Parts: sequence; C-alpha cells; structure tokens
Amino acid sequence: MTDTVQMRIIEAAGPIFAQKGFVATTVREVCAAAKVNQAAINYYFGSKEGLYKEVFASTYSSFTPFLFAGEPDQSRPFEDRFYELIAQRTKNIFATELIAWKSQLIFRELHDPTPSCGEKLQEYIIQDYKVINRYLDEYFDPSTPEHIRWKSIFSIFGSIFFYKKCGWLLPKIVLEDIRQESFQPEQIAAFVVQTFFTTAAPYRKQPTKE
Amino acid sequence: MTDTVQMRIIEAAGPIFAQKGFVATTVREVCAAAKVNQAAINYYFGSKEGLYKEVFASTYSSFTPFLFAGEPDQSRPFEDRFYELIAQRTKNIFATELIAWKSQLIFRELHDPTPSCGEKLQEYIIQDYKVINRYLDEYFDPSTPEHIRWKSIFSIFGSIFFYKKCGWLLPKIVLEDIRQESFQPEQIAAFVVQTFFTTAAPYRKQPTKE
DNA sequence: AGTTGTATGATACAATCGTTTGATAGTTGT
DNA sequence: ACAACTATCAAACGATTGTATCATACAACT
Repeated sequence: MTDTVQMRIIEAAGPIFAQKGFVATTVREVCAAAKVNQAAINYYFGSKEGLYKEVFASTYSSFTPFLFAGEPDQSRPFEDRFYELIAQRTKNIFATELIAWKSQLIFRELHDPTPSCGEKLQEYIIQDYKVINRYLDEYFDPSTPEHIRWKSIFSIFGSIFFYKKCGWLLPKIVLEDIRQESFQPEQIAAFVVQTFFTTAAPYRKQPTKE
Repeated sequence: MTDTVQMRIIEAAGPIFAQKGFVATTVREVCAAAKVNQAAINYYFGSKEGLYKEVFASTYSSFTPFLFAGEPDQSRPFEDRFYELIAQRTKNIFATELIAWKSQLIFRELHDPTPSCGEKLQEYIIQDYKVINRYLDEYFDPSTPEHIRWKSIFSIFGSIFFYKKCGWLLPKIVLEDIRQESFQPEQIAAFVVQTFFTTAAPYRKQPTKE
C-alpha cells in the first residue's frame, strides 16, 4: 500500500512542483524521478493537473495540523502557550529536512494561487485563521475592535512569511554571525510574539496585576 | 522616442510578465499585444529572456525611488516623518491604477527569483534596506543590537508584503465593511508603524520626556 | 540612380510540451 | 485452459514553444 505506483509518482512530483512550479514542471521529469513510464501520470491521474491536485492535497493535509485544537492548558500563562504554538509553526515552515519542499509548495500556492488548488487552499487557510482568532478570545478583551485583532495576527504571520520567502536575500543584508545567532526560527518566533503582545497589551482582557 | 517599437514591446510585455510570470508568458502573446511582428522580440532584444531583463530593469527603476534620500526635516517628529515614508511606500505597493502590475512583477521576482534578474533585484533591495537602516540611526540608540533593528524593519515590510500577496484571501476572513473601513493602505501603514515604535521604544535614542 | 543598411513581414524550423495509442506482459476469475 | 481485465511499455501524436530564415519595403548616403 505504501509503495504503489501512485505514491511513487506523488512523492516524486511534490518536490519538483515545489521547486519549479506547475507550469515549469514537466511530466517527463516527474516520471523519470519516479522511475515510471511517461504514460503513468495520465493513466493514474488523468492529467498533469490531476496529479498536481492530488500532490497539493496530500501535501497540505500532512503539513499543517490544527495546532490550536483541543482544550488549552489554563494552568500556564497564555503568553507561554501562544509562543510555543507560533514557534512550532515557525519551525515547521522553516524545516530544512525532507519536508522542506512542503512549505515551499504551499507558499507557492499562497502567493500565486492556481485555478486547481487556490480555492481549496483558501478554505484551509480561512478555517485555520478562524481557529487562531477564536483561540485569542482567551487573551483579547471582547471590546477589542475586529481589525485590531486581525492586524495583530497578520503581523505575526506576515513577518514569518517574509523570512520564509525573502530569506534568500538576508545573507547579503545581515552579517553572517548575527544571522546565525539571532535569526533562527525560535528567535524569529520569539520576536514576533513579543511584538504581538506589546502591541496588543492595551486590549488585553484581564488587566495585568501590577 | 517615446513610441519606438522597443518601447511598445516593453510596455506590452510588462503587465503580461507580471500576471503570468516568465515561463507562462509567450512571445506570441506579447507581440500580439504590442501589435508587432513575431520576430520583433528576437530582433530587438535577442531573446525572450533579453526582453524580460529589460522589462524588469525599466520596471524597477521607475517604481521604487529611494524615498529615504535627502536631508531629513528635523523640525518635525521622527515618528511622523517615518510614518509618511512607509505610508507612501505602502500606497505604491497597493496601487490599483495603471502601475499595479509593476509591484506585481517585482514581488514575483522577490518571491521566486529568476536567474536573469534575481541578482539585480538583490542589489537594489540590499541598497534600499541599508538606506532604511541608516535612516533609523536617527531613532535607535547606538547600543541597540543589530538584530533588533533588522527584525523591527522586517516586521514592517513583512506585514505590508503579507497584505500585498495574501490579500486575495482577506475578503473571506475579514468582513467586507471592516475591510473597507480599516484595511486601506494608510491604515495598514499606520498600524505597522505604530507596532514598530511600540516594540522599538526601549531602544529609542533620547528617552521620551515624560 | 543606385547602393547600402535597417526595419518589418509571413513563414518555417527544431525542440519540447501534455497526451494518446497500441502492443505486451501479468493477474484474476471461472 | 481460456477469457477478461489491469498494468506497463515504447513510440508517436498534434499542438505550442522560442527562434531563425528569407524576402521585401523603406530610408539614407554617395
């Protein structure tokens, strides 16, 4: 079951689609990488686009679990829990291991949506962001304007996404040692979360006990 | 001079490259839009890639003036001046008029650099960011750690870039009227600049007189 | 007037794309 | 044992790509 031809094709296609995009990827290249015949893609997936849809679906579903699900552990400070969640996400996004191409593929679709998968991605993202927004009910005072809440959230993800997509020009901007020392995923997460709490402080639910 | 064939081709190619990307754009389409013969591109620019280089260069040079150049007007608060600069940039990036495709093309190259123009863009951006960084010497205390300065800057542009590239899924996340009311370029700029100053306050040069 | 150089035109080219074909094994069911 | 079905293969298909060719039209200069 784990080594069917379909699986071989999907696994071979993922990184290629991620690196080159849908248009620039050729079925011949994918078939060569998967070591299957040229006709296999059309045989199993109907078309190149059909393959792409399956690749994207399987990639997304295996990448971003809904980290915000489940009952929050109220015994620990909200700030700590929130940081951990964001740090986990950041590490996922910046993963350099075998799954690096996954976030690459998702970001590609996010920045340049395809007719095939744009809507599906939109559904996922919307659901995801609504969960995050609801999660923050624990922090924000009910009187907080909607747009403040959203902008605060977008500040976090905007920054993280920036490092992800524009990180390639960081080496020429920030000195090597500073980058090595202060621009690891955990520290980026720490900074954006701290920024979040600093900005959002006036809208906090229970005033700080000072 | 303004209506040479080269110019007609470049002006026709710009929006098409911006919308579809280099690979998906066909020379036939560009020639049809410019109302020139198919051979014109190779005749004047050598190749499709040669055309793209010229398009990108002319686009970038006409898009982002170095807003931070010139002597700062010390008579007004730094905060106000900085906001105006960022707001101006934001409005440029979100321009919906005839130049909308320009930022689209640049962002495309920024997120998915081409062998042809990636390096050139990198040079521009680096120069640009160094100017911004130096501009902030007026605000930051000299003891401020480098990485704090950079992360603060990246927070601003990360957020703005986020709205630019992921704005297409905003309508489904944020209610229409809130979006119309609070997510205009000026307000986005205001929020990110305020976030910047809130976070950077501890590193301010002359302590606030309170 | 005649030559030279440049600009534009229709068309052809080789390469590559996604997809289809038809043949050939291999497996399953009866 | 034979029929029916599935999977895989090499090869070819038509369409489209970027680019090259060659003829012609026009301008400039001698």
